[in-house]
Amino acid sequence: MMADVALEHAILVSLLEQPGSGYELARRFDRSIGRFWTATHQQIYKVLRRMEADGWVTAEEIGQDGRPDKRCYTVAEPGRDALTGWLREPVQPETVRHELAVKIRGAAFDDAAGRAALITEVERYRADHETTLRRYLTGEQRDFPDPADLDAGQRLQHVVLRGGIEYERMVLAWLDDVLHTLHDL
Amino acid sequence: MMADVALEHAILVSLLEQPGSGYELARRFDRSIGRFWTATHQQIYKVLRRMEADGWVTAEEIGQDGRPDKRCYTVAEPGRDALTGWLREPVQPETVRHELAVKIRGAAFDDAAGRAALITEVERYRADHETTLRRYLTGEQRDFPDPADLDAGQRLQHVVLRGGIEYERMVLAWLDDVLHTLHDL
DNA sequence: TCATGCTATGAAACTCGTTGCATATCAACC
DNA sequence: GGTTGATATGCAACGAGTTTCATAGCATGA
Repeated sequence: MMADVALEHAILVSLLEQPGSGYELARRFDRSIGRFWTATHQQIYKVLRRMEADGWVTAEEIGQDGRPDKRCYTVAEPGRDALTGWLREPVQPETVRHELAVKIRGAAFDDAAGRAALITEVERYRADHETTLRRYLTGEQRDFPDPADLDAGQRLQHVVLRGGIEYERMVLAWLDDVLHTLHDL
Repeated sequence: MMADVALEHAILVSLLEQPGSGYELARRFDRSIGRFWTATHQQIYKVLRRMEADGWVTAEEIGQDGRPDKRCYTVAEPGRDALTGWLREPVQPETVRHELAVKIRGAAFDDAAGRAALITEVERYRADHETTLRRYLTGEQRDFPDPADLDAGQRLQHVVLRGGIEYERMVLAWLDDVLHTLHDL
């Protein structure tokens, strides 16, 4: 029981790094946290309400000038305990869902026109990942200009970002391999 | 409409490569196909029944000696059409779920004992990925001993496998980076 | 004044996939 | 004869996450 529950813990980490509203969390999930955990705002609001009911977080209504009010969430002790308990559980094996790999193998059962369309699609996909890599590298220079001078939290954020960077580089190299293979077919 | 629907197409590709029963598919998803698309036997049986009802596949009851009967599935024309239609749709952006990355950033909010436990867990996780890499490399030597002498389908399978191999190598290098970072904290 | 767009939150319906359970055949072994 | 284990299929209940829709305040510009 307790299951893996997933999103709760990503939210706890994000709120510990910096308290904020559901809307702000949703934007973080579109940027930094979203590199390794995606979530929509609907899901975030739903989970935040449950976490508040469970006493994991506390909410504070904040009136703002020139904008709608917001509910700012902060992690409470039970939430912190839930997180440290989860941190000690074994990491679940990743459940991989790589759609492009399925399509590449599927291309064996399509005609020349289909394979040509796939090449175009792989090229577009590759451009997206190149953009992502550039965004990561820009973010790295902005957030970690002096890697020797970081506190523990920043070093951990940095090593996760380096993982994202190496992943993108690996994907780009593999997509070149894929394109060569498709062209030589 | 039509959504991404996911598993159907992975099953279609697998059945086109080789017709088989739900049980056989489940084992393939634990090995080859499962590298980039995971599925349990319950889900596979459920989807196969739906695909049969939709006319995407046809089933044949096969009595066997020394084993229970099985239902062998073959892709029908509508299924093939559904696949080629899907192949021409844009690849959806991956929805990343990297639990370990969340835990690493979460370690900033845990004590020394928690970080020590995380190091142990990362080492176990690393050993798993090393095993996976070795399995891929063994499979590559077995299935593609002569890369110059492959048909289109095999070349596509091979390039997907190379992606898996490079992914594992990248993960192992990153995990070493993670371990150094955690030790130096 | 109207449209657009960003900030901000949420409900309802649905789909996908997991977990736990149930069933059955047959081989091999003790 | 009874257990274990592989083969083989499936249901029911649940949980996580997506999609669609709805609401509302306020700013900016046409």
